[in-house]
Amino acid sequence: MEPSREEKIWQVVFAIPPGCVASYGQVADMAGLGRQARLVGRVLSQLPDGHALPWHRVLRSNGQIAFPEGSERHLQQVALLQAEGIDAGGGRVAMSQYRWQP
DNA sequence: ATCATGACGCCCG
DNA sequence: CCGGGCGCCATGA
Repeated sequence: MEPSREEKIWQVVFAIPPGCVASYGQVADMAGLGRQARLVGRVLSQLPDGHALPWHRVLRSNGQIAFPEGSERHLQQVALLQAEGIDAGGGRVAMSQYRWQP
C-alpha cells in the first residue's frame, strides 16, 4: 500500500522546519504531485483532530496568508509565525527570506 | 454528467 | 495594484 496523496502532503508539511515557510505549490511539488497546489489547500483544510502539522508555515506563492485579513484563522497564523521569529506583518511574509529549501 | 466552490498558481493587459 | 482567464483536483448539489 503506497502512501496516498494526502499522506505525502502531510509528510512534506511536517518536514518544514520552524522559522521557515513554504508555498502550497512548493509542497505539492515536493510531494511529487506537480502543480496541484489546490489539493494541498484542501487537505490542510481537512486535517483530522490531534494532528501535529505546522500548517501555519504554508503560504501562497507570493508570501500572503491564505485567509482573509481579520479572520480568526488569519490572526492565529500570524501569531504562530511571529512566535517562530517570522515577520508576518501585513499578513505577508518575505518568501525570499524565509523560504524553506532542503 | 454539469456547475459551482475552495487554505492555489501563472500569465497577460 | 487590480482584474480576467485558464489549469488543476476533490466535493457536493
